[in-house]
Amino acid sequence: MTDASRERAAGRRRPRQSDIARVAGVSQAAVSLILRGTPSGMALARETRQRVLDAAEELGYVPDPVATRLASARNAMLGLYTFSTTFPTDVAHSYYPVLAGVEEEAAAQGQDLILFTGSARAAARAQDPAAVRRVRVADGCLFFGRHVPEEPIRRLVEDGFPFVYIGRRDEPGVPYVGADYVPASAQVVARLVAAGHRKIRYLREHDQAPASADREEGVLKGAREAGLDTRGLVAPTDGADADALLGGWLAEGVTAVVVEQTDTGAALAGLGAAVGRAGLDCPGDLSLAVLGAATGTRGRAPGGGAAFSGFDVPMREMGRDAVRLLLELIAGSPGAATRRLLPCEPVEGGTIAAPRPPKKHT
Amino acid sequence: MTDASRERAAGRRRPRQSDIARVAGVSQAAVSLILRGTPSGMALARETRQRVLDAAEELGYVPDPVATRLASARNAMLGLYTFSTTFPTDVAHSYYPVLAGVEEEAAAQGQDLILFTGSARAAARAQDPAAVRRVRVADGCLFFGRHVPEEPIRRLVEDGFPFVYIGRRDEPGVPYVGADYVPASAQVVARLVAAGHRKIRYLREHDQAPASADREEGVLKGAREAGLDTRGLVAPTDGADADALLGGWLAEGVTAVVVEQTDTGAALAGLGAAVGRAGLDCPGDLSLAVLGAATGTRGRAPGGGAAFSGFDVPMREMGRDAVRLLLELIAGSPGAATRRLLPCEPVEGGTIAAPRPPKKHT
DNA sequence: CTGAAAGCGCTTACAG
DNA sequence: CTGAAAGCGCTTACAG
Repeated sequence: MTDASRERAAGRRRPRQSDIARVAGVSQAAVSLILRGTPSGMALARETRQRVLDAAEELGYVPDPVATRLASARNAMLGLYTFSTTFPTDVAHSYYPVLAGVEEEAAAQGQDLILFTGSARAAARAQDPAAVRRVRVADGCLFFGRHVPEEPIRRLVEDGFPFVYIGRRDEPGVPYVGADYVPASAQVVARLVAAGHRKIRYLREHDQAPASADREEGVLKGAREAGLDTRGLVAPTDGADADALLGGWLAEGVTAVVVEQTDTGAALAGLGAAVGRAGLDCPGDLSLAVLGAATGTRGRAPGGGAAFSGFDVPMREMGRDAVRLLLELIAGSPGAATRRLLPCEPVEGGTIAAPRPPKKHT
Repeated sequence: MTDASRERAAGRRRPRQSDIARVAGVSQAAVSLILRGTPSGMALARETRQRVLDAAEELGYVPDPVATRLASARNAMLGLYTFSTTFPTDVAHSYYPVLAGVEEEAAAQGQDLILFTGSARAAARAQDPAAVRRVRVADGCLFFGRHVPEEPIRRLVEDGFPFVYIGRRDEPGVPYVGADYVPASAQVVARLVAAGHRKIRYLREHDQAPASADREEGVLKGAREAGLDTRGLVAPTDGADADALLGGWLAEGVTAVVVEQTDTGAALAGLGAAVGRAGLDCPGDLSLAVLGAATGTRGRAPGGGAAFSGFDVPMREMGRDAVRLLLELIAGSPGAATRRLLPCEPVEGGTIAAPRPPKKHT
């Protein structure tokens, strides 16, 4: 029976550096040096090195990340904290592609991920600062969600803890990777105008968030650039008043509606249902465009098979890029800008057509 | 200027317990006791307590979670290690519901999650034992995936590290939460027989895994119980030879096909395409049943809107239950069995109908 | 080239 | 009822 196997058989305690040291007959500090592959560790006697490496292997040594972190402040773990519901039953939710992108890039960079759970609940109860505080076990953290408690974050900034938002933020100095909604939204309006629409409405949720503000700004920009009247263009909804809104618009001669897609999906769902109940054909009777469905999880137009026209939010790529930026921040060397906006891919879809000619001409 | 505010102004260093101790004129250990609200802390002199609490408040003290965890030897983190591709682009993949269930229960139990990334890749390269070993940073770990390297796992067992498989395992003594495929599969056959089918085929992938073995066992059991001939019943496929298989079956008078759904989905995809190319109506010309789509991510029959008949795998519930079991293991008190099989919910679907009567009767 | 020591910030027995 | 000490597992100067 070797020393090492005796160690292992002795108990369920995890092997630590001092165990390796005893087995290999060196000091614990030497073990640390050798295992970490530091210059001074590399310089140790070849034979000693090998003895330590062998002992570590035999004991099944794995460094304790908590101890490592306390002593050195690095553990190759990135946090992911979300203020939305983390795993909604609805698979089409935008969280999945983000998580996929984050996981993909983290894996590529040799980082593990700590998923901070119950974030949505924690945010609900008075923005409990302790909830956000625990992200500090990781080297850095990614934040995601439309609504973010400000105070705990401010604290993180103060302490110089590295973090990145997924999604644009207004707070100055806060690093983020977001989607470039303004030009993408303006371009959607331009497409409708190009198809012949002049009477357009933009349906958004009451809910305030940078993503919503940017989309609205883009829609207004597009409308102004096309010389459209922007009065009454923007209509906030909670989704429940869609029938009334739609009825009013049809009476006014509105031929196209642009809707924002959020994580609740309330506006789009409400409008879709209203269009269905009104017995309207889309895009025959009404053109529809959606601002920001997640790639690969696009919805379908009411009553039909057509995918919505509009643009995609590059969720997956945002996740990937956020990981890259976070690692730069952790390393202390942000290469490019620390506030980035990624372009949104236009989606052709099948819900935009030329407006029906006025009845008198028929 | 108070002592505390001087401290705060001094630098950006986070205040720690010793700072509070100095300001309040007590020992650092006393600060710990009082701040944690332990019984002995509560017993301290009222006035002393208040001084400490005030100092902590004024300094803006926030406990360092890393140090806390090092000192208390528990980190309230559960690992999740998967041997499948973690986040396939195909959202319908079975990983998502599992992760959702795990996250849900972990949050409910106040545990965070460590996602070990790049697992699929690590498994590919010679079952690198170091890859699996790093799960020990967590208090315990969940494993998921059809194919699992045995050696690293054996090591975990030896060391008494708490872990749970999501999915049934053959290795004795290994705790798992799986799906009860045998009775569910037998019942699918029974339903086909009840609908009038006598000539049935079971299409499975070549790939070996407990889940596949169990489904086949169930299908054979169901067939025997119905008095069907089991010769030629089971047909392994890689998905590419589906046309030939299907053609042969039709010539033989087969009226129903049962397919297994795996994480690759090769068998089902192959058959679906073949049915489409043959111009068959489902279930008019051929009844179809699928063994094990994940809840909420059911596929659709070829060329139609009907959901597949068969059963659902309770992925989400498996994830939840695995977390519960793991926590019991960590606490050292497994309440119920450590090897559990959860029932699969039958799915009515729309791809089973009575077989078409033989032509001569038409 | 190698080993002994101090320290990261906290918790937890254990003496007074 | 209170305080001084040891220790969690590691890293990092700093002496030999």
